[in-house]
Amino acid sequence: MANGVQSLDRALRILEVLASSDRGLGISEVSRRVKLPASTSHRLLSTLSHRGFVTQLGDETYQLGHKVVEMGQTYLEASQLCRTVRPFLENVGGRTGESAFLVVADRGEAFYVDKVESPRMLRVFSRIGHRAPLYCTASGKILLSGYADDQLKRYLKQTRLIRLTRNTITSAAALRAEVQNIRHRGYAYDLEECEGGARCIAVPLCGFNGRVLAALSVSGPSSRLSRKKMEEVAGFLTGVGKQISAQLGCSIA
Amino acid sequence: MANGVQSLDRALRILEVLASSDRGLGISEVSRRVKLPASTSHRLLSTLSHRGFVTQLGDETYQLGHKVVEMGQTYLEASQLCRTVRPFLENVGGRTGESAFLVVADRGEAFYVDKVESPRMLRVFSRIGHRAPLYCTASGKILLSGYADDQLKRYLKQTRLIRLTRNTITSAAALRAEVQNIRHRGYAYDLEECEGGARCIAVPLCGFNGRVLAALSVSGPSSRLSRKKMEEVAGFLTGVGKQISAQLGCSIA
DNA sequence: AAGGTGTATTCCACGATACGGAACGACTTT
DNA sequence: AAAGTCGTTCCGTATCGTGGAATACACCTT
Repeated sequence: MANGVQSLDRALRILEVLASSDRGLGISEVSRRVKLPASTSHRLLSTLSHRGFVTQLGDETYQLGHKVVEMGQTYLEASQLCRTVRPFLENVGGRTGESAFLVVADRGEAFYVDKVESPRMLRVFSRIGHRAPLYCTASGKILLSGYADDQLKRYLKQTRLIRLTRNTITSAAALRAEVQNIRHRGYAYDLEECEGGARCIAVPLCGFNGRVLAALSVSGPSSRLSRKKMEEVAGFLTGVGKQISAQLGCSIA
Repeated sequence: MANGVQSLDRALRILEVLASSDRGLGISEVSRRVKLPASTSHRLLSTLSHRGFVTQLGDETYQLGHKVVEMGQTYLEASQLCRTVRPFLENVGGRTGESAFLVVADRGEAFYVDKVESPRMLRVFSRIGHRAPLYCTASGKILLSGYADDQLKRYLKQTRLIRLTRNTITSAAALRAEVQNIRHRGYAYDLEECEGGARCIAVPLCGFNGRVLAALSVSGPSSRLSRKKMEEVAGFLTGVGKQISAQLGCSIA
């Protein structure tokens, strides 16, 4: 069996289906989506609900249970990276007045692990747990710059560089050049490459031996982030990034 | 089988074990804790990691995967309650300058669903996904006040009222009286009943037909929350609670 | 270098266990 | 009243998960 234990794999698919729907689903709806007989779904769902991963609302619908929230949050709390970065994140948010994010690479995407939101009315919003492409975000490009050459090559081969705004980098050659550039500059910009009107600055966070573990980024509207302001933030972030890296056991740089 | 599908139940137990440890665990350690042969744990773990619920670090240890964070966050975002309450929560946090929480009852405990943290250095901190007893928190007592009489009776029978501070209510009779009191007063206090130095005010959020769905609370240090200040906050919160309840479809009150 | 431990992982024959069609009861809809 | 939902329960079958044994690797100690 390719995916290991059948019943477990099916149950996880059910969880994903429940997560993908913004309301609760009935058994038959779940069964339809995961392509299983109702009796099988029912059996799996009742096991899931015994353990609190799923809750059964009165009106015959199943929803994700509180357990998944609990586990997700525990995971974040437990994460060494998150614990270390949190106070810096708050500092960066406070000093810049913009939203700040902690981002890691997961399965070829940028994954938002933690955030501090700007207090301003107009602010960049991103959920924790949100995913975004690597090639068009400042954090993503930082993470790409930590890829080894063959890793980057593989990434470029299996990723379509879709145009999201008129500034999105859509050619592999240009992206390769950008990554080169970022590598010796030490920080990355996103100049409305992902979403119109939003700019972003990111720096790498490195662990021992200098491997890139994550990216720290600041995002805000172009109206507040002029080129000059971005340079300022880049300088500030670079310093913070080095401090964090040192705390994470990085002796280089 | 009491707990339904065996393999799934075992896998969920493995997830819980991984969540309960703040570092990654090796296969043999996992096997020891869930009392399963290593080969079985291995099979389940590899299925879990195929679906991203578990990640395998290089050095032979398994950790919860990003999927659980993603799902947990999706759950919160999707939740109707959370979406409705969020803006009010920010408002309450801003107006009072203290931490504000959205809390629901889950399995006889208070479950923290969302929060806004105080900007002050000294502030009440609680994680999203955190659990606390019902009997000694303002939110918890609000949630108890929404229990039907037989539900409350059952709760009192199966819960030990452990003394956490010198103000903790530890007799069933006193708690029953407190709940009665809260029911017609419409808000609850926690006067250092749970943690020394911390006070709290909570109001109920009701859905259609007036059933208590959740509690909205404000927590801060006793030094800033004088009795007079608490009364003020209680008045303010009561109004906000009614607004939210109306939005949640509550026509009563 | 040999012998010990501790890991993680793969294999396989056995039989427990999960499977899914069918049947049920309680609903709406036609 | 009939035909469609829906969720849930039952049960005989064979599939699928099981766990011990074997393997492989890394690390100690002797």
